[in-house]
Amino acid sequence: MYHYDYPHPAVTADVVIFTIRDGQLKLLLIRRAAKPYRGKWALPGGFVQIDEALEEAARRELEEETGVTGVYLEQLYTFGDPGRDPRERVITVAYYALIPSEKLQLRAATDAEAVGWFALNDLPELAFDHAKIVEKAHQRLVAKLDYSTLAFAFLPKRFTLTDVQQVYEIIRQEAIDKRNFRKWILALDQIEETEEERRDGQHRPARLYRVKHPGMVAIIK
Amino acid sequence: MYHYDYPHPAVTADVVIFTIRDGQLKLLLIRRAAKPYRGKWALPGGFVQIDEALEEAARRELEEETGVTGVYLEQLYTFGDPGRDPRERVITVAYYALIPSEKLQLRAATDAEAVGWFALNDLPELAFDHAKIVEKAHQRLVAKLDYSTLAFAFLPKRFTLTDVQQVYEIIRQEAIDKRNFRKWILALDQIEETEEERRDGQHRPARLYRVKHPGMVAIIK
DNA sequence: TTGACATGGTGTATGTTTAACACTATCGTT
DNA sequence: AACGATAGTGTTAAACATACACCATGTCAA
Repeated sequence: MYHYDYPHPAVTADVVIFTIRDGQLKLLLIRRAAKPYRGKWALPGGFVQIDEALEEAARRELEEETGVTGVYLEQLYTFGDPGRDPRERVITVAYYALIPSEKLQLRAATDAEAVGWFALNDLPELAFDHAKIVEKAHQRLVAKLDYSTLAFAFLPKRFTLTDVQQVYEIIRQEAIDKRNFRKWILALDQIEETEEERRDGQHRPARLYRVKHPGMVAIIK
Repeated sequence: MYHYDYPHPAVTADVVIFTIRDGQLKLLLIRRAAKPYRGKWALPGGFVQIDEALEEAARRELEEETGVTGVYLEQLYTFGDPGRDPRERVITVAYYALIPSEKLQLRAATDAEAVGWFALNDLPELAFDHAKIVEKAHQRLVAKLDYSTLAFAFLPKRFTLTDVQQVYEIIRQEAIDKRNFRKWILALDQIEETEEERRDGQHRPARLYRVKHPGMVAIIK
């Protein structure tokens, strides 16, 4: 039992986990087994431990649900309206993470919870104010695509220029001219050719590229 | 006395209050009268009440220290490293506010605390991790100047084009070409001429402008 | 009254960036 | 050897950004 002279809110870390799969931007949701909003889908998240940094808590949740480590994770926004959780005052520090599709192999859910990837334009009804959180994460992602090298966080170590272009097209939801895109992405000076190429299907093999500074997200022009 | 089954952190809202004064970007600090970091300067802030929204808490702190209402206020980031406050685990949701210099008339400090405006490049040593918070707020302000109409939040209802230019120059810390600036700022289509002009000093009077959508911060190109 | 001072206000020319657009290359398969 | 499929490449025009200098209009003092 812990006691305080004045009331304290609970603080949780929730994570919007994005990946690109089947040509769509998707995010991870968990079906709630417990009391409020039982049966509804919600963002992965949990209480911040009393001696745990906020980002640490977010990474812990991320790893518990996906098994992945070392991916891009950024604080998004803090949601704390009174009444957003019917049990007690809960303030949630929301994060968003970007996972390259290669790393995906959903860990077997611990508590027999249902876990699933949902396309952004086909989300189920969400628990709490999680729809608001998802919307904000999506806005941030789209905005940051324009002025940073965030997109590379969705790609494996080696990738083709077409792979990169598809990431941009899927997130922006619009077609991009191939020649202009290649000129632009190479001019950023953030990726470089490798000696390898990828051959698949009955067509000319594609040159593979790698990012020059893996793990870094640079701010561009 | 309030009881919980597991430990809860305290949550505060701190505000970085910016204004432009004497040709400098300045922010408001309070000299701590109480125990940890006594005598050091700190950001205005305080505990989020249990039934109070986060932004509400930030506005309350802002008004308590400056007396101003209705100014630009935006959530900045949440800082929650364990140990950032020696007393207990304190998570702070930081906001930043922009105040037009006209509105300034520092309210007489309630607890005989010392309150003061400091230029960003001449800050005293700060309590807690407030230097980190200030740095992040400054970065956000500089960045947002480029892609939003934030700058108008520093200006009074009526202002000259030179006034606007000075806001940009002071925040960016660089001179801007007058003709190019005027073409650019007018092309944004966010301000309009009034019939009034301002006469001061022995020179041609300047035309006064107003923002078309007061209180709105637009995202630009 | 006129000249000096101080800030307000304006346009053009050049370089840079972005946008539109279509064909050849290379591989695998039949 | 021809076909299907994706890889890869350059030029032109339009829009935008940058550099740059002088006249306008008020006040004040001689």
